[in-house]
Amino acid sequence: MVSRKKQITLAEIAKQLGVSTATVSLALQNKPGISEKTRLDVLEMAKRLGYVYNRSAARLRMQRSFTIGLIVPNLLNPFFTELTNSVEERIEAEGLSLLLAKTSEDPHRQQKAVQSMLEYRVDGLLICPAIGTRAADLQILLDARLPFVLYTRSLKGLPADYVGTHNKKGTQIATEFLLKRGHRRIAFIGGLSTSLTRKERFAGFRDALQKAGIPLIDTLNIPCETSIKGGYESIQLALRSQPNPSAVVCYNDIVAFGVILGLWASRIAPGKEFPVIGFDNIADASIWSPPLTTLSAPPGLIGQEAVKLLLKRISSPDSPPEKVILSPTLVVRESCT
Amino acid sequence: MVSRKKQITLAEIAKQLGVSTATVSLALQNKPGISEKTRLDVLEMAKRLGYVYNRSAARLRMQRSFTIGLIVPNLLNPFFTELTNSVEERIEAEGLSLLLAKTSEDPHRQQKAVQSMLEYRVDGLLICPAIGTRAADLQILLDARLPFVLYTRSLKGLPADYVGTHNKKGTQIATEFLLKRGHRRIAFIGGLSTSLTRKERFAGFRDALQKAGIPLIDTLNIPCETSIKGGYESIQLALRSQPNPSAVVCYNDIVAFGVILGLWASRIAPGKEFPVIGFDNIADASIWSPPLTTLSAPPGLIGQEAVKLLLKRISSPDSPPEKVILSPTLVVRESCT
DNA sequence: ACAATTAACTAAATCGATTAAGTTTGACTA
DNA sequence: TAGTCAAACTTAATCGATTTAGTTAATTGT
Repeated sequence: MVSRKKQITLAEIAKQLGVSTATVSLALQNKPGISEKTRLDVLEMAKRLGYVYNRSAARLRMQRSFTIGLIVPNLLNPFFTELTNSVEERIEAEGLSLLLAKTSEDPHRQQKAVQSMLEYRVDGLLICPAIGTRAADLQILLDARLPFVLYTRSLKGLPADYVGTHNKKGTQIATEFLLKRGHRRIAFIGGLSTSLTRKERFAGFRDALQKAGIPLIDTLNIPCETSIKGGYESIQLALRSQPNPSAVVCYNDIVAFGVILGLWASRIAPGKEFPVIGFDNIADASIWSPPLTTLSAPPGLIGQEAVKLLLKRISSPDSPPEKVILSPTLVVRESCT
Repeated sequence: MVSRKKQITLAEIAKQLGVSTATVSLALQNKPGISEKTRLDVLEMAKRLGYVYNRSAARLRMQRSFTIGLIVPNLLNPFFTELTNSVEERIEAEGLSLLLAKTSEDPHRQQKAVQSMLEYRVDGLLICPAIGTRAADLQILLDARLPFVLYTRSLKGLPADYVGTHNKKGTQIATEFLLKRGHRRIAFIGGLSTSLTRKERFAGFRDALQKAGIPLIDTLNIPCETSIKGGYESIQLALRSQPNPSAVVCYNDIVAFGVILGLWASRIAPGKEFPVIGFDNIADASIWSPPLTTLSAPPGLIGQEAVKLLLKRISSPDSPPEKVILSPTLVVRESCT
C-alpha cells in the first residue's frame, strides 16, 4: 500500500482557519448565516489545500445520493444509446449523476442490476424491462419505495409510471400512407415474433389493411432480428417471394436501414422505385441515404419524458401511476417519395 | 414529505437477533469468526426484514467506492458506445459499478465531469480527452492521485497510462493492399482536419503512396465530419473530381458506411466495382452491405484493455506509466474483393 | 441605558457499515 | 486442576459532511 496523502476534509479546513466544521460546511454550501469574509476565507483555503467534496459522506448523512440509475437492455442498439445520451444530458442538467447498467436482455442480470441500484440508494431509476421480465421481478422496487419509471416496454400488473410509444397507431399511419399511394402488396419486416412491441406494431399494419379491405399476405410478414443484417436478408427474401412487395413498413429504423441496403444491392432504388418506412426516428434516419421516412417517436424524447416523469415521481412519491404514451408522427423523407 | 418506512440497518438486524452489529456485518460478509448457525440466522433475518446494504456507508468507512468512472466524448458514435458496452461488461464482471459521463467534446463539461468523478471517489477513471484538452486540464487527476487511463486519444505531456491504436500503421497496410491490386487513384476520406487521429491515419496513407512512388492527389484528400452523411457527400464530391478515384481508404467505419451508401446511390457497386476500406471494425462492419473491409482495432477490445490497465494501475499506483498500442489488422470482407 | 433582536458562529449528534482490539466461553492439554 | 488456546462474539472508534439547537456578541429600538 502506498503512503496516501492525507485526505483533506472539512475538518482540516476548519482547523487551518480556526473555525468549526459547521461554518466551513455552511460556507461551501452558500447557506446563510456566514459572513462574506469568512465565506471567502473558506473558499480560498479549500482551494489552497486542494479540498475535494466527499459525496459518500454527504450522501450518508443526507440520505440522498443525487444519482439516477438507468438500466438498458442493450448498449449496441442506437435506440438505447440515443436514449442514454439524452437521459445523461437531462440528468447532468439537474446536477445529478448517472449510474448505468445493462441487462443484455437477461432477467437474471437485471435482478443484479436492480439490487445494485438499491444498494447505491439511487434517488430514482429508469428501467426498460428485459425480455422475459415478470411484474413480480420488479415488485422489489415498489417494496423498497424506490421511485422508478418504466420506459419503452410496459409490464402489465405492475402499477408504475411508464413512458412509451403508441405503436399500433404508428404503423397504422404508415400503412395508410402507402395504401393511399396505391400500394397493395406491402411487406411488414422485422422484430422478433416474441416481442410485444412487434405485436403492437404489426397490429397497426394489419388493421390498416383490414380497414382498406386489402387481404393480408402471410409471406410478406417477415419477423427477423432487429439489425441491419436482419433487414437486409428479409427484403431479399421478400423480393423473391410471390407475390412480391412494392413497399415495406419496417419494425424499426435499424431494420429499415438493412432493407435499404438490401434494395441497393438488388439494384432497386429505395424511395424512388420502392418506398421504405421505418419506426422511431433515430438520429441516423435523417442522414441515411436516402433519408428515411419514419414514424417519429425519437428515443431522445422518450428519455427526456422519462426523466421528467421520474423527477415528478421523486417529488411526489404517492401520487397514482402515470402513463405517457407518445403518438408517433410520420416524417416523410426521400425513402418514400 | 412522506412518512418514510424506517430504514433497515445492520443495527436493526442485530437488535432483532440480540447480537452486535459487528456480528451481523461479519456474517453478511462471510468473514471468519462467526458460527454457521449465527450466519444463517443473520441471513434469514436480513431477508425477512428486507435489508438492503448501504454502499454509501460502507464506502465512507472503507475509503473505496467500488465504482469506476468512464468519460466518453460522445454517446451517439458507435465507436464509443461499443467501447462503453465492453467496459460495462468488464466492470460488472469485477463486481464494480460504472459511473458514466459524456463531454460532448467540450473541455469545460469535461472539467465538471472529472470533478464529479473525484467527488464520487471513483476507484479509477477511464477517459478519452475531449478535443481541445490540454495536459494541464487533467493534471488534477495526477494531483489527486486518482488512478486513470487515457484511451483512444493520448495527451502529450501527461505521464499517464494509455490504450490506443497504431493509426499510421493501419492506413499504411490498407493503402498498400489497394496499391498491390493496381489502384493508383486512391482517395482518403473523412475525419476533421483538426483531429490528431486523422493526421496519424492520413500519414500512413501518404507514406504508403510515397513508398510506392505514387503522387499524392490533393483533391482526393477529403476531410469531413465523422458521420454517414459526411462519407456520403464526400464520395460524391470525389467521384465528380478529376482525376476521380478508383478506391477509397476511409478515416473510420462510419465514414466508410456513408461512402458505401453514396456509391450505391451513384449506381456503383461498392466492393465489386469500387473497393472501400474502413477503420476500427465496429460491430456493424461485418453485417453491412457489402460487409466492410476494415482495419480491426475494435472499440470493445480497446475498452477491455483499458479496464485491464486501469485495474493494474489501481493495484500498483506508483509503477511507471504504460502504453498499450494495438496494431490493427486488415480484415478483408466483400467491400474490397 | 437596558431589553430585544439579529448576525455569526459552534457543539455535538447523526447517517450506517467496518474493523481493530478486546472479552467470554468452552474444549483440550499436561 | 490450572493453564492454553481457539472460536465466537462485543465494544467502540472510525469514515466526513450535515444540521439542529444552541451561544456569543453586536446592533437596534425606545
